[in-house]
Amino acid sequence: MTDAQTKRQLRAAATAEQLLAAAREVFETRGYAATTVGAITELANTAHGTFYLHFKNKEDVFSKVMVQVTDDLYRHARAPWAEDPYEALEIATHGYLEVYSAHRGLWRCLLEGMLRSQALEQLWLEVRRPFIARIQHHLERLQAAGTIRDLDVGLAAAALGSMVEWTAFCTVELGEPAGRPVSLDDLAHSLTDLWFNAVYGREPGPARSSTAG
Amino acid sequence: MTDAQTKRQLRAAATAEQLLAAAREVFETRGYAATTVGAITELANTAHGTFYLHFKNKEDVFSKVMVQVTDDLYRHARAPWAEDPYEALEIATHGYLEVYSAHRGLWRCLLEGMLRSQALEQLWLEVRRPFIARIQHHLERLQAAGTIRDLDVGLAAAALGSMVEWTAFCTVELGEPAGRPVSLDDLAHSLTDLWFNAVYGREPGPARSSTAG
Amino acid sequence: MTDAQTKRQLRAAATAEQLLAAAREVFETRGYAATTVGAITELANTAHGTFYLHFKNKEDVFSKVMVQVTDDLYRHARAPWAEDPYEALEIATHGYLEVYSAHRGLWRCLLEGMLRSQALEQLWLEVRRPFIARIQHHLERLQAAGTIRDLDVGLAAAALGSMVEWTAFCTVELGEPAGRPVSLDDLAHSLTDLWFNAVYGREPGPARSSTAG
Amino acid sequence: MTDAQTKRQLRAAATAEQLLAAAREVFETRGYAATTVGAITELANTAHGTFYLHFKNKEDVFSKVMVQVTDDLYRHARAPWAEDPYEALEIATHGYLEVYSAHRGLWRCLLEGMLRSQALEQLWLEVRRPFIARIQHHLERLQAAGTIRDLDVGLAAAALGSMVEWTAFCTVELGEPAGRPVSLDDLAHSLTDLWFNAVYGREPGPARSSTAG
DNA sequence: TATGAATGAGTCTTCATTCAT
DNA sequence: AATGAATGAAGACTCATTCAT
Repeated sequence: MTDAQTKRQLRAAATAEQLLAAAREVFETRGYAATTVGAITELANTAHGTFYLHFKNKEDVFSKVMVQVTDDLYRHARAPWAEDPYEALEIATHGYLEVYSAHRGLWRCLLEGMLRSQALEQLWLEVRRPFIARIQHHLERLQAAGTIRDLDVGLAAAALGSMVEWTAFCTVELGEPAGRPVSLDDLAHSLTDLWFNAVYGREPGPARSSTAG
Repeated sequence: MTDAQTKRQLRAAATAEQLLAAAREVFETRGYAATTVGAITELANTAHGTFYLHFKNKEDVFSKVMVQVTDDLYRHARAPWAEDPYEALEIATHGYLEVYSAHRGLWRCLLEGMLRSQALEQLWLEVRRPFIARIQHHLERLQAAGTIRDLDVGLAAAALGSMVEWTAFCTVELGEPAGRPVSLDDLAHSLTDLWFNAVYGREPGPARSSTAG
Repeated sequence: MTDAQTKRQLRAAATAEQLLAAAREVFETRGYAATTVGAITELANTAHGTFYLHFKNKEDVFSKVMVQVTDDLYRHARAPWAEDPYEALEIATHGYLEVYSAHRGLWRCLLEGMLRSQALEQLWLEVRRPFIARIQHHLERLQAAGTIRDLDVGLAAAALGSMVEWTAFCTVELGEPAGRPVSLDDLAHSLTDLWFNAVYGREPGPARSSTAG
Repeated sequence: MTDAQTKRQLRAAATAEQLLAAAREVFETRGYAATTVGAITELANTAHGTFYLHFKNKEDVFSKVMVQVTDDLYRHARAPWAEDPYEALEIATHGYLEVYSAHRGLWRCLLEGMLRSQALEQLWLEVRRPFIARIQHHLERLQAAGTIRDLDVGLAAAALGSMVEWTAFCTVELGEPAGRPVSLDDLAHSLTDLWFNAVYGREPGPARSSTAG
């Protein structure tokens, strides 16, 4: 009986997995609004009603897909231990861009979904915050070590994270800059370069002077 | 007769304006998907059918609202002529953030709409491109003058524009960083600081070396 | 003043004529249901409201177009005085088919309109009846003269009229018989031939016998 | 499980049938344009959405009704094997008229629908063609046997078919000839008589001569 | 657990018609 | 007589969700 139960549970879990994978594909292809439960169950080869056995509704599957993929993203954006901090940063950025690129189609869907639902927005922010926090911690450590100039690490982390995030979106999902194919390598390089200089700046301390312009 | 025509045309234009304003408000409040033509006409105090006299459909009004507001945005993000380039940049950034803040609610809607419609996405990109192009031209001039180090101005412009854009979005629309009220001044200052250093870098010429970290 | 009135009336009549012609063209091209008052006024180069100054509604213009064109049809379907009754019949049939062909597109519209409105149906029947009646009178005369066999002239007239009418419709409007271009001459010839034999029959009196098969 | 599926499928089929029957009735009563999906589902006692579970749209049900009823029509218009060809023809004509009469109201709707939709027109023609073809084959056989005179069998078949078809329509649907109740028997008799004489003609071979009139 | 038929609320869009100018 | 902006009724269609089997 336990055996039977286990078997059942396994089969149920498999069905759920199937639905989740199907949902991901449909979301990726059609976007949030255009995705229907019918399309998901069709692709998953299950009955329409089966969906509601495993997920509360569209928002629910979506959130599960979202967590899956953002976890993937932020795991790959982790900077390795490297002698050269520049190199470490570039690797992390590259990793981020690669995952971004791999899930092309899903990010716009993620954005779309998050914009439509308070709950999804909160969920997304909760997944995103550790990513920003990690940057902030890193900056704080550098600052404590005196290697970088004085700056508002909270805002800097938000800004730098946003830079990478939105540049990735515009490049991968929108094809910007238009009329110019951009390699991930080049992009990672440019982003790292800007980030690095932004943080390390011209000199520790207020970087600007009227003679700089 | 010309007089009558003019009068009528004026009244018609007023109705269109009324509808446009109502649309803007509804979009701002409810978002793209949740906005119905009925809600717009109700707020505008017109018959349902009147809407279709002035706009082709929801996408059409939306695009008009979008152009209106993005024009506003990019006009205010224009850097003034100033002795100090840093100061000029900060003023431009501040202007951008102010307009962004003034239209709170509309940007998420803009994004949502753009993600749902190929046409709106194109429109948005077309409005955005000059903004990025302006940054690029600016960087090219600085580069030609030898005041900034060597960098891929196309990618740099895209990245810096994205940084401001997405930071603004996360701050104004999502309330990030959470639990910390951020003033527009602080944000403008931080963004300008990062931007400035990112571009001018540590020193003209190859900015990074492993000893820099 | 009388002069001014007359001028006005003339201009008004011209506008009405313009609208009527436009209506005919739009009906011909789009069919009844797909024809909108807007399309008519646009083609007539008048304001939308002007239409209702001259016609009560769509049904009203339609009935006027209908009368115009059916009058034309039945006028051309009149058999001339000819020595040879066969020849006279063929000329009439040919005339009918020619007008039918000339107004291609309008007949299907006529039918469509008539099927949608009791009033239009009645109108159409009233225009059609004299046509059938003419056939009947003709048959009665022939029968009185003893040149044709005994038959129910009322039903025969209805049937023969229907034959020509519906064959014309299927040929001109539906392109039947498919895959075979039919000349009006051939069609007129065949119809006349059938009609003629149907009426004159094998012999005056009951035409059938089991030995005929 | 197979049993359950079968049961469910049966019930579903019953629902579809119910909707189809309701559609037929509504079409018959109101005509094509005036028929709404709401009216159909109301009569069928189903939810509005259920309709779209079984039919793509109004055109779709309509085509199904059309096929049903025209099949019925042309099946009953089949001439039986009879010694006397005249008798066989009369039986077939009578069968046709009876079915026509039984579905009074539907033919005008059929016509209306067919005139509004290219697809329905094609469908109707495809159902009608075999009917005309059958007549043509019959004439060809008679011609080969030398029992009837020389005539263009293609056009003759089209014309004779049209005669019966349109006479039936005008009688059953329009009440023509007006002011005279016509029995199906009389009508069948007259049509058969005309048809028979039209085909067999005055004499095998060129039937007409100027002296015949 | 799985099925899939049934539900019905929710919107867009068209157009005939009116009426103030 | 002419204009054309405004009206508002009417209907098709989609799809998330339920529930009996």
